[in-house]
Formats: sequence, structure tokens, C-alpha cells
Amino acid sequence: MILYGSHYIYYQNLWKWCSKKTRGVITIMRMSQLFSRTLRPTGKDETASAEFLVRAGFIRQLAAGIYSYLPIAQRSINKIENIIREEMDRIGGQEITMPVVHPADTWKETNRYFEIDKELTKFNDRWGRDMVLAMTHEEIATTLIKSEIISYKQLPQTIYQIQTKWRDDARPRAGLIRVREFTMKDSYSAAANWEQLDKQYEEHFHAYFKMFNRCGLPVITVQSDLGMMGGKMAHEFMYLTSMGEDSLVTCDCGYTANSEVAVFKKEFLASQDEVELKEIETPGTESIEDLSKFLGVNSTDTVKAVFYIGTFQKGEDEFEKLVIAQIRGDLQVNETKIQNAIKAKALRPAAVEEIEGVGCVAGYGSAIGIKNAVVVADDSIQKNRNYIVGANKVNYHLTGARLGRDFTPDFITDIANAVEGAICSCCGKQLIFSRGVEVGNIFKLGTKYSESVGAVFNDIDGKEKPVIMGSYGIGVGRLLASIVEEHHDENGIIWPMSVSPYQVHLINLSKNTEKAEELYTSFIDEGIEVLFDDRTKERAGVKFKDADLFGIPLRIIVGDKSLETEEVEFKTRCGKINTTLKLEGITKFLKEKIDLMLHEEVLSVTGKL
RNA sequence: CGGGAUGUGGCCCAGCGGCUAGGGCACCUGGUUUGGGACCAGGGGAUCGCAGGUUCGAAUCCUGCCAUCCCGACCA
Repeated sequence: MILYGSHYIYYQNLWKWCSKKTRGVITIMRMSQLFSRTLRPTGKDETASAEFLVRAGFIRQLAAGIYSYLPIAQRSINKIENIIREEMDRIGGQEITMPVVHPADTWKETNRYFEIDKELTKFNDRWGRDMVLAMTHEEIATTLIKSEIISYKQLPQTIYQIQTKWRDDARPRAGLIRVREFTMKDSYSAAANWEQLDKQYEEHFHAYFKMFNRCGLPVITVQSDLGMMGGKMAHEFMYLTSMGEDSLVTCDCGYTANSEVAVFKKEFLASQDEVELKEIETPGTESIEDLSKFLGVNSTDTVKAVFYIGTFQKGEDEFEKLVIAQIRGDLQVNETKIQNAIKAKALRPAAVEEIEGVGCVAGYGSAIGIKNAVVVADDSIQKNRNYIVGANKVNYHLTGARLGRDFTPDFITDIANAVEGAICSCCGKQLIFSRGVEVGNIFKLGTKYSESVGAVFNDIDGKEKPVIMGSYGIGVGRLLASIVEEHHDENGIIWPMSVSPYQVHLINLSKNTEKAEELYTSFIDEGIEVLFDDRTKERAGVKFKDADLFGIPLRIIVGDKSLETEEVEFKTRCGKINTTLKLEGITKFLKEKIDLMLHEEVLSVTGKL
């Protein structure tokens, strides 16, 4: 039914439009008609995925961290999304779509409206109401759960969507790896008890591995920071690559963690008798290295102070306060751990004036005698030892300082940063440091959101309880880029069959287009996804270069020479096969090859894990 | 938010006080070529990021702003 002016036109022979051949002609792609174009090398130093996706005409940048996906990319994206859908549906997920623009109210209820800084974009609608752009959907999913779930009999439930998110990231980079606007698969689970949540979490854990495997991407899981999500437990799915921006540790014993939360074994020393606090002159010893050299002591006998300004939230008010982090001299502090320990909204290094403002002296600082500051100490500082600490006086330190007696931190916990050479706390071996891209994550949220939104249900005992939730994300564009990072050579992309925009790249080099056209239609009729390079004005070299760039796994070349013997050339993009095929039975051969590749890919990626 | 760099036809870059802003790629026309990014001839296409200022004269120098990229901070 088409509307022209005010008249409806009904097609009499609608069935014709749905016939197999016609449908095929509609879904085709001929290179001569492709919307995008390929670009020459730029010579810019870019990550492989960014360079090839742009050059091959998959994506175009609109602004920093904001991209359009062109037709060929969209085909890959659709395949990735469908793999995600299949695996989500398999664990009982139900697909929904939630809005991208939210009234700020719910975000105020959970306090994230105030807690999250500039990354959350806030604006007003025409009535002046506070609105936000969705950076994630916990608030809205919880609101939906609140409205739909009233009884334990309805639980457990998992809903998911594949939706646009906006995060005003301070530093977008590396093409699609780190962007501001992106598509994300996010699921939210609702459970009546913790056992149900554990099961949902585990199901997601396995489903994620399946999805990444099917997309041809090897990943590992690491224990991760809870960050702005809050909650109880979290894992990140990491694709290991040197261009990754996340730093993580692994160990042969199986321990893995994002280095933000990585724990390691700290050396504990023999106890010492209590001595008096004594001030000593230590000129020009602003660093631990200078200090221990000057005094001829080990750096483990010192305690350093690192100063930050923490932003804290109290109700709707926020305030800043100096934070003094104390840690044994040989160790480094980890800002994420500090921020989590003291429950600060934000943390930044303090300026000298701010340090002096509470009576501390940078280079000779400690928490001893300081009132107006939040003090957090690392658990490497032993109660039964004497330490050399700053005297808050230029060129002076204190000896014999004891934890508990001389300084009494507000928090004592692990705030140490795992660095190269750190020892695994599980098995005692050296931790291995790597870099990776976070392609997915899973969180046990617990009742954080259900409590603030009021998503409650009646349990079997008749009592009203908050729903126990989980949240699980996968960055679709980042996944696409990671796949390219993993599968490319110097000439372009080498798609895994499962996510390749097309299965077969049919290249015609013959002036007589008849044979190629014939093949093309027969491929379409057999359901083979084919990209047809039917361009007559391009030379062979251009077509080959473009084909390499596109990275479609199978290639059929129609040329005059092989046609003489009723043959065409067959080549795989990975370079393993380069041969000729009889025209007879070629579609059957290709279909079998495609199926085989889909099967083998999953096996080979699984083998890497 | 700190540090650095760059903005010149669609893309990559040259020009860095002197008059009509230049090349390569891409595009259009014609011809020759035709298996790994062809060649010849002709042609179209630019508010030189924006706004001020200095100057007889500004793409070029100065100031401010904006944008993009890289490093760091930040980030599910």
C-alpha cells in the first residue's frame, strides 16, 4: 500500500514482489551501486580497526567519538546483534526497547544524577524539566520491573535491549574502541533470591563466551571494579590486545583482575618494640628514595602520604575534602581503590595550596596531627612496627610512628596498586600484566536500584522484598572493532564468516559479463550472501585491493582464461586456498564451505581460551 | 581537565608577509590500456577552521574562540 497524495494504491499482484528471484534482486549488492566508497591509505598512524573500517567504507566519523555505520558495516552489525539475540533468548532473555531520553527524576532517586559528573549529559526540555541522555538503563529497567513484577511467581526474569547509549567521555579514541555514542546490548535480571541471581549471572557468563566465540573473538574474564554501578560482584570480558586501554593482571593459577582492583601479596615484617615518636632533621628528602638513602633505611620502614581532593556527596549537596592516603614507602597507591574505600564521587590530585590548607607539607607530609582530612591507610602498614613518616614541617620527619597510636586512619584497607613484579596472593607466582579492551561486563547489582526505585515484590512468605537485580552489557561497535583488530593483515580485514558483511565476494574481470551475472543470480537464489564486483570501469588491481580491504572470506574470480575451461578461480581471504573450480556444482560447494567455516571458527576460537 | 600537535577543493599534503593559492589522489569528458590501486589530453571544484587585530598588502604575523588527533587525568 503506497500513499500518493490522498490516494491509496493497492498492488494487485503483490505476490510477484515476494517471489524468490525478485526478492533476491532487491537484497543484492553490486559494487557499482554501493553507497560507500573505499579510500586510499592515509599514512596516518591509526589503530588497524579504525584505519580499515574507515578505508573500506564501513564507518564515517561525524564528530569526536560519534560515527555513522554505512551499509556494509550495518550488515556486520546486524549479524553480531543477531548472534547476541540468539544467545540472550537461549537463556530466557526477552527483548525490549527502552527510551534514550529520560526524565531526570529516576536518576535522582538512585542519586546517580548527582554522583556522575560530566559524563552524564543533562538538559532541559521545553518546560524546563530536568532530562538526561541515557548512558545506561538501570533506572528505567528497574522502573519497568517495578511496574510489571508484583509476585515471586513471576521471577526470575531477564529483559534486554540493543540500544543507543550516550556517554560524554572525556577522551574518545581509537576509532570505535572508545566512543561517546554507541550501541550496547544491555540486559537486566530480576530475581526473588540470591540463588536465582547467581544462576542468572552464571548463565550470562556462559552466554557471553558463546557470543564472543561465535563472533570469532577470543576473550578472558577478569574480576572488575564496581565503579558507578555499585553492587556486589562484577566481571569484565576482555579482548587481550596491546592497543587495549584497560590494564589487567593474570596469573597461571587462574587469578585474573582488572589492575584497578588487582590484589597482590604484601610482605609482612617481624614485629618491633614500641618506641617514642621523635622528630629528626632530614634535609632535602622529599621522596621516599631520598629519605631512605639519607637515613640508610629500607623503604619498607617508611610510610608515604599521597594527597588528593575527594568530592563527596551528602544528600543533594556535594563538598570537597582533602584526602590523605598513607601507604608503606615501597608501594604505590591505586586511585580507584582509594576512591572506593572512602566512597568519594571523584578524586583528583591535590594542589600544594590545598595540602598546606590543612597544615600538611608536601614532601614531608603525614596524617599525624591533621584534623580536617579524610585519612585512608593501606593494610601494608603494620600495627606492630615503627615507621618513619613526614613531620608536616619542611626538612623534618618523625621516627617511631605507630599505626593506631600516632595516626588513626578513617579507613584501613587495600589501596595499593599492583605493579610489574607483584606477587599473586593466591599462588605466590609473579602476576602477568597485559592490556585489553573491555567488550562486555556482568554485574551483580543486588538491591541497590530496586531499593531506591521501590521495585518490590511479594515473596512466598507474604513479605514485601526488593527485587534482586543484575546488569549485563556488551558494546556492539567495540566488539566489531575488536574483531577487526583480531582478524586483519596489512592489506585489510579478514572477517570471520559469522560476522562478515557478505559470505562471497564475486569479482568479474571478464568483459563478457554474462557468466558472472549468471553466477550472481544463482548464488542469490541459493541464499548465498554475495557482494558482486560488477564494475566495468575498474581494473583488476583495484578490484583485488578493494576485495582485500573488505575482507570477505570467500572470493570467486570470473576471468576469461579460466572460463575457457568452464572454470572460475576460488580464493580464501586468509590465503589458505587459491585454486580453480568447475562452474558445475559451484553453489553447492560454496554453501558447504560456508557451513564448514562457521563451524570451524567457533572451534578455533574456543581452542584459544 | 592538564600537556602536545594539526586545521588549505571530497581525501592526503605543499605554500609560512607579495600580487591569479599549488600538487598528488578522487571526480567529469574524450582517447589509449585492461589479472594486483594504468596512461595521455582537457575540465569542474576552495568563504585557506571562525572572529577580531597589525599591515599598502594576511593562508602566511598577533590575540581570542572552535574543531580534530595524540599523551595523561577520567571512564561499566
